[in-house]
Amino acid sequence: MNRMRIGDLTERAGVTQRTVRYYESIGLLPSGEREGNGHHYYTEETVARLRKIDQLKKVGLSLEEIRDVIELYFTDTSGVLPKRKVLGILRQHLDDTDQKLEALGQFRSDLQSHIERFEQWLEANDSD
Amino acid sequence: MNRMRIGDLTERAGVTQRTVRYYESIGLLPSGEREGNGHHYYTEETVARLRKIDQLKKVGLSLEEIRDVIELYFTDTSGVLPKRKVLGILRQHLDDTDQKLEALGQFRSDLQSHIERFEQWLEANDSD
DNA sequence: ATATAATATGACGTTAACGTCATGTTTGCA
DNA sequence: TGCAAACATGACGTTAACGTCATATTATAT
Repeated sequence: MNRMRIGDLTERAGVTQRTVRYYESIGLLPSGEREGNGHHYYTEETVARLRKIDQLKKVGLSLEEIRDVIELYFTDTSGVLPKRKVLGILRQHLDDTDQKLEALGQFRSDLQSHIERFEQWLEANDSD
Repeated sequence: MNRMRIGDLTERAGVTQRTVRYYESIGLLPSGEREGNGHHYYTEETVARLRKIDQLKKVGLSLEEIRDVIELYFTDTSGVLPKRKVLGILRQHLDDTDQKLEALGQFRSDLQSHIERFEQWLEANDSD
């Protein structure tokens, strides 16, 4: 299905219409083509874009940060982008990501040991 | 320095007074003991607690989620806590954490390949 | 040709996590 | 003792990322 309206788009992408319009309003999503009437039309790529945005949100990026990198996934970057600047941004993101990964790893191991402690306690005391 | 007022506390923990009072107001931080005057007094543990909260925020937890687990770091959990319930919460957090770790890992490798692509482009075209 | 459903646009509301005054009391130092 | 610096409390403001009407126009099924 290529060339859909906002109803199908949101259903397939798992977001609300409000979200789509909000993303368009902040320039995160290109606002779909409009026919003579006022309606917007979207494509498969829009669906993919919304899904990618969702993934990046789960990674902890803000919509503004996502705007920094989203184009990399959907445009032919061999084109016009100011390479050095983008490269700088990417390296910054890589740094941030490594920080987060470390913190998350630490948290995970903390969780693990807490869990084990509780499990052992419960094992030792079968009296609930 | 054990037994300080909010000024020293915030300086050592790297947060604002507003933050401390906000955390107290939502029950994330035990509000320091008060003398006859109205002033609150804090200890080294409060500093540690604030730092731990900051770490957990970086991991992407909300203050509410942090409230779920913060006690594990600072109280003798051999005590009164409803073990099975806490264990459930912890396991949920562990699951969430693993999800995040995977997403972050994916993002990191995406970043890597994008970066490499840009680097190679810049290498090939020394004409900026 | 209508009634119902889908879409567009605008405006106001909401939650989290604080920021920023304003005002009044307490403390610490000359 | 006087006075600036520190603290307490209350209230209103702010940003991100949408939610929730309200209203008007367009599309679609009968």
